[in-house]
Parts: sequence; C-alpha cells; structure tokens
Amino acid sequence: MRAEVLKGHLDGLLLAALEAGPRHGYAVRESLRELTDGAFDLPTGTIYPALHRLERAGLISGEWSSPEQGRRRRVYRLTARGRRALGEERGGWTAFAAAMSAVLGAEPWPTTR
Amino acid sequence: MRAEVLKGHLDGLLLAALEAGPRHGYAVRESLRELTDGAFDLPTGTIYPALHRLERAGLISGEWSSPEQGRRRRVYRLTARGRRALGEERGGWTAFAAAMSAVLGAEPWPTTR
DNA sequence: ACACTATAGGTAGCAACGCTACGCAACATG
DNA sequence: CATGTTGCGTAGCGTTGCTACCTATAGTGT
Repeated sequence: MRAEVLKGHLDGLLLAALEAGPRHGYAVRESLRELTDGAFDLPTGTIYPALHRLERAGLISGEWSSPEQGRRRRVYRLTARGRRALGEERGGWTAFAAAMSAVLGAEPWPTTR
Repeated sequence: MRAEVLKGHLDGLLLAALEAGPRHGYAVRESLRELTDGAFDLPTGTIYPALHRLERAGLISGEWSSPEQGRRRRVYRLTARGRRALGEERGGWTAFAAAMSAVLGAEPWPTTR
C-alpha cells in the first residue's frame, strides 16, 4: 500500500478507533492494525503527531494516566466536537468512495460481504 | 470534499479515464466530473502536472494533435505499462477501501447501488 | 547478571502531492 | 468586440504522513 493514499483519511481512522472508548496512542495503533488485518500498520511517527494535531483541534482530549506508576500513558477520548467530526468523516468517506468507484468501475465494493 | 483525500488516488483516476480511449487533458477532466456527478471537479493545475508525471513514468503517452489547426491539444493514451498500473491501482483501491471501511464501520458501502 | 523484545511516548526533517493563482492563446456567442 | 469556454501550462505553497532517530519501563530469556 503506497504511503500517500492515507493522506486526509487518517483523522477519521483515529477518531473511529477512539469511538469504542478511551485508549492510549499505542493501543489506537494496535486497534487499527487488528481491525484491518495488518493493512494499516502505522508507524508511531504517524500516530503520535496525528493525535497531537487532533487534540490541538479539540476533537480529542488526552490526559496522563497513573503518574505514580512507571509506565506513562496518555489516554485520549473523543470530545463532543470529535464525535461530530467523526460523523462528517464517515459521510465524506462514503462520498469519496462512491466517486472513486464510479470512475474505477469494475467491482468497486468487495463482493464478499 | 477536503483536498488531501485525493492524494495517491489521482493516478488511478486518470488512468481509468483514459481506459475508454485516448483523450486530451481537458476531456479527461470533464470525464471525471461527469462520471462522479461533479464530486471530482479538479482544477487544471491538478490535471496537467499529473498527466505530465504519468507520461514521464511511461504509463501514458501523449502527442500533439492537428498542429496545422489553431487549437493545440495533447492527446494521451494508455501504454501497456499504464494498463498494468491501472490494474494495480484497482487492486490497491479495493484493499484500501476494505481497510477503511473495516475501521469506520457503519454502512461502509453506499446501499443504493 | 545481561541481553533482548515489547510497550509507550516523543521529535526533526523530508518528500510527495494536489491546489492556488496566475499567464497565454484560439474559438464561439451575444 | 467583449465575454465565456476551451485548452495548455507553470511557480510556489501548505498539508500530511513517513523515515529515522531518541528516551524509558516492563517482561522474558539465558
């Protein structure tokens, strides 16, 4: 999978991974890898800056967990705005996928559902 | 539709538009707009550099048509390598779309086929 | 004891790509 | 004869994900 195809779609993926509940960055990464059977195996240099961007944008909020213990984890959860944004991402994806498939033709959707 | 979502997917679109037969750049642009009901209304500053890139890569070949007439048009056609590349683009799109939908869940494919 | 892997977070710099904003020209239409 | 459409082109920009690297703790193996 070429690298650039993900551009513009990552935010939706991260938001969706957090929809099921609060998670820290490393767990988000694992969720994506498992949900996609390894297709989205994103480097941490992709995950962490993206989470910071989403937090700055107010779509997720993070806080450090268990500071007394050694292992520091930053746990993120969707904000209300993030939940709205996720809805828009889903709509945008559907429109984009429909347009792509209209042009590419030929079995746009996986036939094995 | 945000701009970045197209990144990495444009080549496949252009190749697909040329699959039906040779076309000049402006016609490719119109094909994409019509096939997608206006969803992909790409600026010429996107189309032309991308076609040049594909030509340099040997996936399409272009030649000027009707030089004696005033209006100059550069007509592109798929090369053999371009046709192969289009097949790979289709496969890549299917894999990408499947992974995206696995994460986004919830009605990944348009229900109105 | 020591090495190694997995977990967990981070950043600087880069490359790629599509877009914006232009410019140029021929042809059609009113 | 002014405007709009067709048609091609490029320079420069902003965004984004990736590469490559760093730090640190916990667990596992030898």
